[in-house]
Amino acid sequence: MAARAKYWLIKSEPDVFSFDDLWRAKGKTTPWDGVRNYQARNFMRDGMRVGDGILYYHSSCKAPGVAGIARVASAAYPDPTQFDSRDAHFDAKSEKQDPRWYVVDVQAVEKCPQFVPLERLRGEVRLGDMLILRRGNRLSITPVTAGEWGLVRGLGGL
DNA sequence: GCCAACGTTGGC
DNA sequence: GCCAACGTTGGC
Repeated sequence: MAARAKYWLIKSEPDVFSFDDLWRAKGKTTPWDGVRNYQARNFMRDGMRVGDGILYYHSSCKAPGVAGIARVASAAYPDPTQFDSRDAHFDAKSEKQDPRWYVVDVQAVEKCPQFVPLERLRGEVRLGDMLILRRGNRLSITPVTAGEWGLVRGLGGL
């Protein structure tokens, strides 16, 4: 049986919520809400454990890349936004007794002294298998191997 | 703004 | 269960 992933990469649009936004909340935790993809949900609900490492990646922006390190700060719990009809992530088909969507809380740990641009990730041969680098990948949460974790941290100056 | 890739929806 | 249509993502 494959070992459980202990490292993850999460994507965020920095215009919406950047690593610096998370960094400023240091000490506090932030619910990673609004995820509406079943595969990503399964990673949160069934894979993530408190203390797991997170590469915080900026996507859909001028400078895509890894900006910092975060950690999983809670077990998965039902995403409250799915039940809020005024919220953009409201899901009328989700029932409280059987919630469809989950969140985990995340917390900033380290800011990369050097931002790691996507281009730099692509330039590293040993990161060739990283899911984020695969053509057409759109998953907002992906598992990362221990090797990839160490390499990316190194590229970020950590 | 473009467009390829992908997930979801809904008709049948 | 199939699959075309549609909406979204995300790099460029």
